[in-house]
Amino acid sequence: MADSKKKKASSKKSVRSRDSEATQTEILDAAVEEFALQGLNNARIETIAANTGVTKAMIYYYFKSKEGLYIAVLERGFNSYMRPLQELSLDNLSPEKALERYVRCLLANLVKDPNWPLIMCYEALQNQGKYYKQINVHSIDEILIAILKRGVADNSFRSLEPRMTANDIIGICVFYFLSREGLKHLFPSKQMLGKQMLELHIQQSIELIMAGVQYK
Amino acid sequence: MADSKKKKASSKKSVRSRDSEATQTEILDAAVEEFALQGLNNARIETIAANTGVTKAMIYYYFKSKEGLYIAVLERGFNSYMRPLQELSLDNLSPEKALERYVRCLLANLVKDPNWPLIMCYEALQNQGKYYKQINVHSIDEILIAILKRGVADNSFRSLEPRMTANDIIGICVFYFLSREGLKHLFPSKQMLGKQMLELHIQQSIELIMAGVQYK
DNA sequence: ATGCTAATTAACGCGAAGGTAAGTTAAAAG
DNA sequence: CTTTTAACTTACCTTCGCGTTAATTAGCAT
Repeated sequence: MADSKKKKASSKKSVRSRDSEATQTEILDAAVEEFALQGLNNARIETIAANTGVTKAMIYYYFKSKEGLYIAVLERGFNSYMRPLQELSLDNLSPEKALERYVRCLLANLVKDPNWPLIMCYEALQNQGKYYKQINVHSIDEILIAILKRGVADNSFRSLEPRMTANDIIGICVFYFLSREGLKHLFPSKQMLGKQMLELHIQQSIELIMAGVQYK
Repeated sequence: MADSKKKKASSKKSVRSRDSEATQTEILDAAVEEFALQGLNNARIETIAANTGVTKAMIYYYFKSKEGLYIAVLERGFNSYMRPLQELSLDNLSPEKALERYVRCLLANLVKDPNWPLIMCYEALQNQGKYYKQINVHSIDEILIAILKRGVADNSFRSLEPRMTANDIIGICVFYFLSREGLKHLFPSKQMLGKQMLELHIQQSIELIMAGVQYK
């Protein structure tokens, strides 16, 4: 159904206009924005089209349907989001070090793509994660849970429930991006996605999390 | 515009059907559900109507427009949500005690009305909080920030940034409800809004937060 | 240059959802 | 028992937004 990218390995040159690959990427980029702000149902493909300079029919030409486009967005996002986390080698680190590296990597991903958590949030709420399930294996937090379990087992961490705490930790990292509009009034004249605020968020999150999992 | 509840102090008896007050409440209740799941734009007033046994036109009769209904929902929700927090008297408690009581109260509110954070989240993301601003003063977290400031000042808490940490703390409490669909696969055969899971969430949140703000 | 096919557009059909208007019923007051 | 008015219903209008179809343009191979 969504098989429109397996052709064309020929034209290496930048052809400008009439470039299938570039057009698709452009559409995907605009779609991420729109889906992140609006969610699947409320996203308007005409808005996406308008934000690309490409006509609406092109989107259907390449992605078949709104659903198809959405799934393509999920697939691309998921890959760029999960890969760095999966590629961390944390097994020979202490639980503290492993946790900190994991969280830093998670935060780096969020900073790189602040729209992803919004999409995930909508996906869970409005679609009960059905598209998410469609595209792939399982969740972001297995690795994190494993770290927490190890830390509890060897007494590096206080006695906590690993699954719930993993969710809480992700919540700390993610909630900033969900509440970024509301945060403005607490930090007037700051840019929520600007470097300064993002670094404050990272630093404060790490401190809260690292203190939170350990004994007092 | 939305002034249809200041009349009728006469009929104390239950009149069943043809009861303006009851109908409005019924509509509001269904609206909360729908807005929480779908957000303002994607909410369907026909769905709300269907979930009440009341016709669509009644909603317009009482609330004038979809927007009017939405604002009514925000107003009612905000009151039942903020009041308990504002009525806490925390000034003569230690920062630790004050923080714990605040968080417990916040969590109790969330448990009582798990839809509220979803509505707030949509409101911030999709409407940039414009309706929220319309109805009222300011945010939930002023009190919390004050507690944190006090704790830092008297060295009960580690050196943390109060505003950001306040947001993180709220994030811990709230994120559970935002991710409740996704959490199911971590806790199969549990009811995310059931007593057992909610208590686990409360307990784990408190532990994480209290440990998180203090020195190791 | 001349087809051939991929990329792109313009125009429209159609259903769904917001909103309205005009009529109907029930309850309360005299 | 009649009048009045609030509560409620039915039927409709309109717009918006998804998806389609048929026609057009541009590159590419021979």
